[in-house]
Amino acid sequence: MRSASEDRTARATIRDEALRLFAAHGPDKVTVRQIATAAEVSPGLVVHHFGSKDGLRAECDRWAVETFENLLGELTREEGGATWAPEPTGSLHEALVRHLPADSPLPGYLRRLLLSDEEAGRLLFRRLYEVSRAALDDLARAGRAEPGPDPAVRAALLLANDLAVLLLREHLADVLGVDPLTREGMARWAPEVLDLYAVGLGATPRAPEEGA
Amino acid sequence: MRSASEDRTARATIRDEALRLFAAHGPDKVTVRQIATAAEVSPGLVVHHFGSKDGLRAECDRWAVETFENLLGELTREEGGATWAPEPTGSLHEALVRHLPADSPLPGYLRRLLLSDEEAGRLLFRRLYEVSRAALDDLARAGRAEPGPDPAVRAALLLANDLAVLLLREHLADVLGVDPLTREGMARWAPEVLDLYAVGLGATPRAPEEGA
DNA sequence: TAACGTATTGAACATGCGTTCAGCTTCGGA
DNA sequence: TCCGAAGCTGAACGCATGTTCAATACGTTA
Repeated sequence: MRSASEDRTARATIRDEALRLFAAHGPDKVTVRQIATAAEVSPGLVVHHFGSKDGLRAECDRWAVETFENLLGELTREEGGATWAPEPTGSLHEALVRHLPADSPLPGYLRRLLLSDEEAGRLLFRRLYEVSRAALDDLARAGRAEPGPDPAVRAALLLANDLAVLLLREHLADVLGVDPLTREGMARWAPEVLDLYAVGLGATPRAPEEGA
Repeated sequence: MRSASEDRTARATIRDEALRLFAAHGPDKVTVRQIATAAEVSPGLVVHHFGSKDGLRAECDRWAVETFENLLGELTREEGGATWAPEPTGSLHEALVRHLPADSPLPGYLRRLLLSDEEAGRLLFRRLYEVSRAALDDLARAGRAEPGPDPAVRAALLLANDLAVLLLREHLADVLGVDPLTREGMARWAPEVLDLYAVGLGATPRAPEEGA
């Protein structure tokens, strides 16, 4: 028996491949046999390790949420004592780009979770909303933003705007010619968000001096 | 044989029910038998009228895109000669709320189209992006907005922000307690967007005088 | 070494799916 | 009035899927 610390057991391989396939195509479109083939095992072994396809999906959900929470924790620690501000200092999608390898299945999996009608997706969104509200509060206390007359909606708006990049990633990459969830794409996306959040649409303070 | 103008043929009923079910649960989760039951016909009739389930889905796609294009045309006509400005004067989701009955399956269907990896979804997004770019150009010409150093990204950003409401509708309704795709929800959402686009996050010019 | 539990396989099974088809009904036009 | 096409049904078919299961290989433990 391979020890649990050595993370290349067949079980771990199955989960990783499932994660990748689920994120890319959605659990409904992916068959147990596809996962088994990708992990180079038999279909029977998949269900032996995870009870059922749904059990495997639940395990992937768990992994995704846990990994994401760890990332959130890292960010909070980076920022010092205060709660981490995802908006607009560091957006969520910026955090994903910076702390994850380029081929990580996590963004895609979180996207799928948010779009599914699973309970886990609802919980994830509520969690993100709480973070967004807390961040807006912090920003307001620091005098860097106004909470506005309706802080609940403002926090939701900021969150939705941020998540839009994650949800529309492929479409945006399509029309812009660059994937916004890469360093290169973020270099074009982030300044525009900063401008918008700083002064709205009316004026642009930063002169376009340096190209690329 | 009932005439084609009388739009309550079994064929039309099937398409309407399919539209509703597809929008709500996605075509993969909906079976031909469910559609047949909802339309009070036999499963055989569904495939008799549309060739196959996929043919029915394609017909729904066609209907949705066509209906949406008509709506876009209406809006352009409303605004006078110039191209319609979906941002920020009238957002897309605002247009949907105003011109569609509350129980219309169109918003949900468009959402599903945008999130599917069908070609129709990509075409729809490209179309929306073109509209967004044209609108930003118009706004810039009218001196009501700056195109910024990177107009392509700015237009994409505005579009993504707008679509976020459509994509996250249920989550937002969940945390805010009000569906943003209703008149009531829009009454809370729209002012916040206006503020953001007018002056950014820094200050709020409009005093919160009147309640409700 | 013997016993045992775990990892693993490949074939088989049950089910739900989209689809087919033969036959019945309905109804407009010759 | 009769015919033929279209609307429509219910049962059946074929297939892919998730799942089960008996059997085998292997490493650990007594």
